[in-house]
Amino acid sequence: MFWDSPEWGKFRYFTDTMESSSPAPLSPALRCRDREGREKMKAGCSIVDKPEGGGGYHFPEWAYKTESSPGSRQIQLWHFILELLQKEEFRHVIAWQQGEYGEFVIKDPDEVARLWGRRKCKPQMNYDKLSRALRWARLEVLPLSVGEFYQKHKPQVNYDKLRYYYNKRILHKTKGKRFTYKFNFNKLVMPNYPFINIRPNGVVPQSAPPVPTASSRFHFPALDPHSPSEDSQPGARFPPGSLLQAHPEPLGDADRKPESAELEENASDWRRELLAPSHPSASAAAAAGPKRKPDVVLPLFSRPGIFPDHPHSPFAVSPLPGRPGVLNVPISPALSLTPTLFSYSPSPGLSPFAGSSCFSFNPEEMKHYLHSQACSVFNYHLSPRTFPRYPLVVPPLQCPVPLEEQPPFPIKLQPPPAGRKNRERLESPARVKVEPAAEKERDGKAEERRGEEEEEEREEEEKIPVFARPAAPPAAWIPIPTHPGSSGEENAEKPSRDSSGDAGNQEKREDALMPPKLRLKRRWNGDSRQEIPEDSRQNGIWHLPKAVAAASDT
DNA sequence: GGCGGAACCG
DNA sequence: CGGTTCCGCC
Repeated sequence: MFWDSPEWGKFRYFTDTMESSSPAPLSPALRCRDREGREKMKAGCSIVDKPEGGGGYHFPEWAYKTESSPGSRQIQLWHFILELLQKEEFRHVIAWQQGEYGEFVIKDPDEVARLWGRRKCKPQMNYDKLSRALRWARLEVLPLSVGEFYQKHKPQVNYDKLRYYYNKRILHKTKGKRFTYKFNFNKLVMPNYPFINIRPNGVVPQSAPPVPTASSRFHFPALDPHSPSEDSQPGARFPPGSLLQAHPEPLGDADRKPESAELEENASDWRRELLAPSHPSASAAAAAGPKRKPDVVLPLFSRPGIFPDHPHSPFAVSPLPGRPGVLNVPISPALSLTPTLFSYSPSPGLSPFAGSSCFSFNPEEMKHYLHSQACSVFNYHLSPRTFPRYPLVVPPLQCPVPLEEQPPFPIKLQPPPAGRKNRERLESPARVKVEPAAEKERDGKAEERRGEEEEEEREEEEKIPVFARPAAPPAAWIPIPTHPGSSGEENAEKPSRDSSGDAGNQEKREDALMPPKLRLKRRWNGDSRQEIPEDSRQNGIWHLPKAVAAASDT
């Protein structure tokens, strides 16, 4: 079976026996050479040991696309893990864990590592490295420390180091269980599995793949009472159709729940992208050099209410009403945009596709999907790039809490242990490890904090107001082309002259609303516009803790 | 086994 | 950017 690209949302069975008749040869760009110089499949590296076949499995194109694998043109590990999990033949190697939604067990670490190495053309791959990558995918450090790190140690710090301090939390390690991990689906609305049939109960087979069901119903499951990592709150269910109600109001005030300042910042950052007439990354990249390819500059946005039909979208016409100036994602008044309500737990037993050989989903499902998307972007500070292709409308938001009123986050500075390089050349410039002071109070092991229970605590802590009465008209997220060959610019609305002010202001706004990563990177790249926009800071669009700001003066 | 820092890579 | 490689530590 393979995804019927570029028709997004469609796939059809493609069994092993059909492989030989595969009409779609792999792109040369997706090949690599082994040590002997022979060309071999890269993206197409078969996860099945099948030297003769030449094709192996065909992976969906999205797996190698930037917009589906944010920031990468190659498949990401968690994508790969999911793929293995959805294939019956690997059940003996890796499988969903029964009883815990999203949890899976690597039954044969060496084999999984081998498969991964095969896929990535890394013959030296082993479980140690694989697990390192898995650990990578669950980094969990407070983003605020990034700001401090940068401010205080700008000279010594480069982006490569700072990136370690960003949130990911795609995966958890299940403590106490060997080779057991758990997808943090709370943080991850499966961008490439928008039609996952998520069931509240483990009715479906254990290792059923996360692919659409024949009926293609999109279920918002009841919260899993057994999963400690899931938020559980009464009424946090999605009554059928509740999400589909047209709601004239963008968001009901009464329904808003607190979010964290961290989220606020990130949400603002992303809204910046969403609101930007042209993609800020694009301008940043253009200014700082060709760091990003054009196709990386996603998504493209336009004015509210504009939903150019996308030829490759599963929807010939946007399923969203597209009302100008109004939130286009229908939100039930009974719903809030809290993580709680948008946390849904994936079933390890996602219904297998078992029906017709062709599948397409309907607008209603898409609405659910979009809803989740929008909320995930905001609640879990995911990059909108995580949710490609579909028009996404994000509720406008303002920062109700003045910066001065936000409690500075306690941060402790601590010299890092000497790294490999440092150890080699016994010269260690003052490097500093940033670590929340609160950490100190905790048990020595940092890992303790990463447990699921702690995760939940964090979730609680994060609930600081984030959604407020919209201060500005919402922007529409214009879908990006599904087709690799087509260009996003086609659908991009020409950046109309922004009415908000002159170019300087515009620049400041860009800077203010740019995601932290981009900001930092941009500055390290020598961007001249390094001044922190004071007005933006005042607006609380982005900020550093006061303590940090003070520390940076030293 | 599991972890995280650091450097490096494509 | 998403790993990969290496490593020391627990």
